[in-house]
Parts: sequence; structure tokens; C-alpha cells
Amino acid sequence: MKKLTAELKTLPLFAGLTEEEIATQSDALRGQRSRAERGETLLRQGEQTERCGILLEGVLQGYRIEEDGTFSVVSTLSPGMMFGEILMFSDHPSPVTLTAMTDCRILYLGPFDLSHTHPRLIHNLFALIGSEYWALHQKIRYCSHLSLRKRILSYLRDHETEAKKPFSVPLDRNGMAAYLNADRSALSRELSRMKKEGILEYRKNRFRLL
Amino acid sequence: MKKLTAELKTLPLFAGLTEEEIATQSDALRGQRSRAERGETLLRQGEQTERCGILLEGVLQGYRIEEDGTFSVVSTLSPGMMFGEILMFSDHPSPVTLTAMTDCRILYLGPFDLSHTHPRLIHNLFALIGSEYWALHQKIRYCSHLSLRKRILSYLRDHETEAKKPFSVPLDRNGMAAYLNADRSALSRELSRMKKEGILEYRKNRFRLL
DNA sequence: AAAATAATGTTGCATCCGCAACAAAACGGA
DNA sequence: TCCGTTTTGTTGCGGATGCAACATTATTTT
Repeated sequence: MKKLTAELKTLPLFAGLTEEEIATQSDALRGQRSRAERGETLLRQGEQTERCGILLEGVLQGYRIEEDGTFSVVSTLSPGMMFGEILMFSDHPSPVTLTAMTDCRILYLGPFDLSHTHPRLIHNLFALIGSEYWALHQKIRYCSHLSLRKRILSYLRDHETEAKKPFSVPLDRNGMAAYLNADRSALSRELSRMKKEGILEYRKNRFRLL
Repeated sequence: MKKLTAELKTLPLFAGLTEEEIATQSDALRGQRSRAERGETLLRQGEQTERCGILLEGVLQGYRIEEDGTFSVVSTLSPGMMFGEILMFSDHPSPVTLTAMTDCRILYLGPFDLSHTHPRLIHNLFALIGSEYWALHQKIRYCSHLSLRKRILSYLRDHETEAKKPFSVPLDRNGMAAYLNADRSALSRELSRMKKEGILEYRKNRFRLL
């Protein structure tokens, strides 16, 4: 058990809990480890769920497909982040489909019995929801710009760690276009224009702003 | 006290609690009633907060202004809905500015001590967050359409209560344009085109889809 | 009621960008 | 290495739509 909780200790959800408490809690929450292969779908838009998952390893992507085929990327999850934690207590169906972009390891938790859940864990849960909420707002921020160039720039600037240093983004062109609500070829065109104008450099998903 | 809790009983946050419990809880949470005049700002983007508010009466609007002046409407709150409940446990600053569109009455709660908060109330809190999250996804859904007409239609269809019946939307043209990420005049133009084509009828914020 | 203010509609213009189709490059597996 | 597949880039075209400027209609104020 010690071995199992070792990894959990580093998760934001269990921050501030002792190993003892982590063991008890993850037990009470029916913690269950699972794997997913690249391409596998973990949650489909429209579905409901009573449990949530913590991504231990790998990358997940949340996206939507509208009736008319519109494809839109909504979120990218990296290790430590959760999914389903908001749906769990709500009767809303999932607004997104979650798919593994790489092989993944996941810890499922739930259903939750709040009266036996450690207050600190609940606090952490809220904080994690806050982060997810924040991430959603990022997308909204980027997309609020009417011109594609501005959408791109606001997106890239947020991923820049340090001025003029190269950085990478978690999406390929297709994903980036779907995330920024743009046509892929239009995105490519605008990027190469900006490169020509000396505003940035890039190669694949690695960028540098000048 | 009975008189005060009477109104609270109907709030989603307190659903499933006895009046007794509501009184205790809202007391422990330092419940505090407040008023806001039309135009007043309750929360500014970038601010943090340790308490949340429940809108008892009136209408609030959440919007952002980017550095470059881009104005974007994000949410519209009607009575019973909350604000700040996600920020409260997170160290993220508020992504939006909240302004009263009409005179409002508000109940402020917090800071929260989770170890003394009724599990059912926590559950309700999660459920309310779920709704807010869902609302955000609506906007993302609408805006995922690349053509303005599709954005308009998906927005209107979601507000239609019954097929071919008239309905109203909570935003004026300016707000609607800012919500759907479009230029106001372009929105007006597209609406009148659709009217000409017999797709819909409208007058002010009252619409009918045909 | 008149005047001021705000909300909505209209229109011309320029250009951004969706769309389709193809080219080139990168990648992965046999 | 070679081939098939995927990803990315390029380009022409035309319509959609941002933008500015003004007209028209509501709404509020005095």
C-alpha cells in the first residue's frame, strides 16, 4: 500500500494529506488504477459519470464534434490533472469527448461520499476545478479576438515561458486550428506570414516570439 | 431569522437542507445580504476573492476586456446563480468582470470552513459549479462555428423553449455580438439577411425561429 | 413634448480567411 | 531504404465579415 500511495502523494488532489490519510481516502473513494492506449476514448460527449479520473501519465485531449461536423479542441490534460470531477456532482452530460493522445495511466475515483471525504481533499478538488475553469477561460480569451493573428499571438504569448525563448505548444496544427477556431490552412498561412514579417520563428510545435 | 431563511430555502445552494440547517450554515458562512445598483461592478477581472455571492434578484453580466480593447461577454447570471464560488478555493484571479445590469440583491457567503460545512451544501456547491462550467461550454460551442450564421443559429436554438415559439435572449445586440465573437454591425446584417430569407423573425431581443 | 442619449439597422469597402485542391516534408513501419 | 501515411505548407478564389460612417428607431431625461 505504501508503494501505491507513494505516487499519489505528489498529486495535487492529495496535497496536504498524510500517506495514512491518502490510503484511507483513496480506499474509501474506490481508487482504481487503469490504463488507456493512445487513441482510446475515456469519456464521450453526452455521457454522464459518477466518478472522476486523475491522469497519472500521458496526455489527454478534450474536444467536441457538433452535429454539422464542426470539430473543436477544448482542453489538453497533462499528468496530475483531473477529468469528470465537475460532472460527477452535476446532472449535466459531458460537453466534451476525452481521448488519449498517448498511452496513459489513470487513477479513477468515486463515487464520492462527501460526508466521509477529508475536508482538505475537498478543498483540493475545488482548487483543481478552479484550474480547469481557468483553462477554459484561456480558450475563451484567445478566441475573443476577431482576427486570427491576434488569436494566434495571444495563444502563443501565454505559452511563452520567457521572453524570446523558444517554447513548445501541446497541439499540432490541426489541434491548434481547432482550438483557436480557425481553418487549418488559414492558420498555416498566417503563421508563415508572421514568420516572413519577422514576428516569430517556428518549426512544428516549437515556437519563438521575437 | 425564520424570515431570512425563507428566501434561502428556494436557492439551489441550500436545496435539501432544513431551515434549521440553513440558518446554522449561512450563519457559519457569515452570510451577508447586500445590494448593488445597476452599473455597479461586483468583481473585477484579475481580482481574487475568498467569498462567493448568490444573486437573489437582478441580472449580472460577466465580461472581459483585453489589453487591446477587445470586449467579450462571457456569462449572464440570473437569480439563484452564484459567482466567485470557483475562485474562492483557487489562487487564480478572476477571469471576468462582473457588473450589475439591473439593480440587484446579493447574498455573500464565506470564507468557507469546509470541515464545518454541511456535506449536502458542498454537494450543491459542486452542482452549481457544474452549471457554471456548462454555461461556459455553451459559449464555446456556439463560438466553435466558423461562420457567423451558424454561431447565431446555435445560440438562438439553445434559447428556443419550444419549436417555432417566440423567445427572448438575455443580451442586447452589443452583448450578443460580444458573446458570439462578432462585430455588432455584422451581426445586425446577418440577422436581417436571415429575416429576409424567412429563417427567423425578431424584434429587439425577442426572436422566433421558423 | 422636446431634446438628448442609447440601441439598432444599413451600406460601401477592403481584406481576411474559409474552402478546396495540391505540393512538400516528416514520420513510421516493413 | 523504400513506401505508405500523416502532417504541414502553399495557393487561387470568392464570399463572409470587420470596420467605419451614417440613418433610423427606441428609450430616457428634463
